[in-house]
Amino acid sequence: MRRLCEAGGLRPAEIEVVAALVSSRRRLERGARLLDAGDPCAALFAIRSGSVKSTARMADGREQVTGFYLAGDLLGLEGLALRTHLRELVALEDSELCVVRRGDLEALLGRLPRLHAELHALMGRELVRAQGTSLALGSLAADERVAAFVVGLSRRLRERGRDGAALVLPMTRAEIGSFLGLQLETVSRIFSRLHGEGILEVKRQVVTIRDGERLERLAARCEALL
Amino acid sequence: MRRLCEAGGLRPAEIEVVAALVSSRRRLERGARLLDAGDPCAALFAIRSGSVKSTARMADGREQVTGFYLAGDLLGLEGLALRTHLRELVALEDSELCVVRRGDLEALLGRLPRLHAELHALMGRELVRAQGTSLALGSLAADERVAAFVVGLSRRLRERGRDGAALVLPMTRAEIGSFLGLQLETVSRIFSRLHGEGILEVKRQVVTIRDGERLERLAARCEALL
DNA sequence: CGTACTATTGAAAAATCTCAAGCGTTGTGG
DNA sequence: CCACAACGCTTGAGATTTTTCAATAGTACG
Repeated sequence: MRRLCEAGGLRPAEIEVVAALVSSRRRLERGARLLDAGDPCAALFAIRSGSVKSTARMADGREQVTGFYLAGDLLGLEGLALRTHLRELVALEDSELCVVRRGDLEALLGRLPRLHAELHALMGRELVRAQGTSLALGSLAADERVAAFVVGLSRRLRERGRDGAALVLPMTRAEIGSFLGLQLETVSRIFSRLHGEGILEVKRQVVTIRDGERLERLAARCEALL
Repeated sequence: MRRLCEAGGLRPAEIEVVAALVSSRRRLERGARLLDAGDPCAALFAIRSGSVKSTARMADGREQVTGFYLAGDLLGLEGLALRTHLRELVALEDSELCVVRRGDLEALLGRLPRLHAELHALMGRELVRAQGTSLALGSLAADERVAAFVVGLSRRLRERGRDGAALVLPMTRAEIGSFLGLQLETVSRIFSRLHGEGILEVKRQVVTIRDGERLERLAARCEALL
């Protein structure tokens, strides 16, 4: 039961609770939308396998990626706080999710004050992550952003027990660029440059870290992105 | 008692509770540090008068402004969630704060579940604000950022019953630039340009909105900054 | 009155974007 | 199974935006 959702990103106590709350599963095909901005928050989701992007639609209609989520991540936390989801969630590849109904979770919150604190901490971490993104976009050069992105992705995969050196990117260059505040061509050029310098091996979706030391040095100015 | 801290940014229910919790006041001179990154979270603060900037120190020692807070704002929310403050808080002008001890607040949380939900909502809003900043830094041109900043400041002042057209900026161009991911010269140039176009009147610290319509149109691509 | 700080402005340099073309993959229908 | 269409990636060249460096000026404060 504990590993029901492979909720690797959560702490033991949280895994236990969340796992017990899972009311159903849901499959999403690549490109399928899990929910829209403005939807009332009926449930939260944990990614069992696959990956998801969260996007915001700006006033002029264009959309920007606000985050990438991997297997083990919990989705929709702002919805819990605000009663309404604010971002669109779209699967980057065929994915499987665990559904946690909001009502179930809130009922449990009343009985388990410690869980409340855990949720606070999770939200606090999301907040810090979002501020970290602002910092990166505000003060890092394009190559530093890309480096920080790769470092962050690698780190998160390693935390979940997966290979942190051979990355298979589930998102396109355009999506990376949107997240990093860059054009897709710029992202591509920087991958090529890092390849040329022997820091990365880049083959379309497959990025291999060749010189982690130099990569980290490039990204050093910020707590890793993602 | 209700208006003890002029907590104009909070809702009635929150004002009441927070007001009752204030354990003391604290004066800060311009430039004085309220707390450092890494400090254990012993208390939260509400601004009674004045204004405060929150800054993050990056790995290379440089610092970036992560937010500006005005009279009525609540400071240090991430500290509540994470037990540790992550940002430096510095007064932008002589200010007066209300101190809410963390222990007092948490004791009350146990007895008032509704307050818990209120805090969740507050954190959710902070999260959305931070994501909004990322969006702006990622996709807005320099003049749009400055416009969004002015619009946001104006809006927040109006919400608190103050004049939304004649702004007295408590922060320097460098601080605005740091927050917006721009150089101080760029901020200055854009103020000058908006002045030249009759959108703003700019006299050092004093910025007056002359053509709110066009200003909003410039900022229209994002939910206002700040 | 002078010193320190903040703001403005100009000119040149650098980073990034835009537009454009071409290539490699993948998937689909004949 | 092949051809082709669609999509994503790469690369180049020129345009644009923003930064950097430098000089000047206004303001506050001792």
